[in-house]
Amino acid sequence: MSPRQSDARQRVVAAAAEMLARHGLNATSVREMTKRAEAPLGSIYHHFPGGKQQVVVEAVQLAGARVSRDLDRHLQAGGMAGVRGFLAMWRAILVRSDFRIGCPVMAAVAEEPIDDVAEAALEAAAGVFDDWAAQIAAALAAQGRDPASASSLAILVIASVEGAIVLCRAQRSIAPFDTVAGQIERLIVQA
Amino acid sequence: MSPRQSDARQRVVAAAAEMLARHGLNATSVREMTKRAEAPLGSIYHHFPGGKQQVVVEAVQLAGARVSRDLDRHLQAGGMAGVRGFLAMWRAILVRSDFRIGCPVMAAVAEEPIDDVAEAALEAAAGVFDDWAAQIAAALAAQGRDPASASSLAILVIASVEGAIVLCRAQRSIAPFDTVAGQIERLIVQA
DNA sequence: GCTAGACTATGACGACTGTCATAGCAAGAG
DNA sequence: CTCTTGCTATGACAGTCGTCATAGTCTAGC
Repeated sequence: MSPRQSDARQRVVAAAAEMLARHGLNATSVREMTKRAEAPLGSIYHHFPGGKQQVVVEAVQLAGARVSRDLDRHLQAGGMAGVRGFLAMWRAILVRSDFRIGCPVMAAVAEEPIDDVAEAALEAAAGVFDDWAAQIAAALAAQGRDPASASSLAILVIASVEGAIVLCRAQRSIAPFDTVAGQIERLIVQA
Repeated sequence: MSPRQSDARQRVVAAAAEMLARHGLNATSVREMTKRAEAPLGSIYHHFPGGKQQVVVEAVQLAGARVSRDLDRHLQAGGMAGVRGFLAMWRAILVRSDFRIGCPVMAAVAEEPIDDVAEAALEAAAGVFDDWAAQIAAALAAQGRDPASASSLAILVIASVEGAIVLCRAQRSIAPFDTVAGQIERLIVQA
């Protein structure tokens, strides 16, 4: 069909995800993300008829799917190993970015939907969080833990990791994350 | 000294804090917050020579101090009661705002400091988080818990509450918060 | 080679942003 | 009264925002 499938579209979505994680939703501008993706601004509304809203939603979903894949891989070694992998992944992101990169999914939520953009982003983020929680809960339940407890634990893991990311960015230190990770591990082992 | 001390200044800071919690840092504009505070835009740079940066920093500190006062009040009934009060306060904020209001301090952190505004806000936020953690840790330690464990627990409480706020805003439901709160209570009681 | 359709380059629009200069007010101090 | 001082009203500045229209360039398939 298409004469030439440019990969500019994917690069734009990836750049949007990175900008979300770094600067938040409102500071993620169409102009900036096309510049970073080395994509032409003029063709944005060709690739994304839905405008910024569509790009942001796809960026949140992309980021969510990337984490989901990682999560899936780690969870195959068991629930505990999976959670450990989840923690290690976020730890690496924080440290490597010198505490400048956060969670793109959280960024989409941190701002009340005053316009359609944030509204759609919020919905996408809710779906991503649900996916993560379901994956972790399933792995914990597969190890004999009762489903309700597994689900609660999964939500706690996600919440505390997201919160720890915030604390680390504020203090420019990995200390809060390690503290939280230690408590989480202890809680899961003993439960 | 001053002929008439207007309270417009305080109203602006309060409005800024509310906007931070609702819409995030970048969506908190000087014009909007003066309009909401029913204050004149023209005198903003009279009251706040530091511009938006100064307003935002004061807003973060105001929000932090308000929570600190509440925390202090609840913690006088003991560490456990204090944490419970902390949880109940955030729960009420979420429910009453129909999950539209988050944490202003988190909002200041969610966006990488690309300019001086976010830079200063980040520092202020770090201070607030430190204060909260120190208060909770002190109360837990006063109940005989060893200081290291009390400090770790305090950080976990703050991180998981901030994370739970994010989850609740995404899902427009109080369920994640209650789940997290339940786990936190259990962890503190048994520790 | 030609045409259809995917893509891009350019530039504009109205609205909004933070910031500030200038002028004018109202009220306490002398 | 004058004068100083705290505050306000108005309007402008340069910049960015999301969005889009228009015209042009490319290439796959015939």
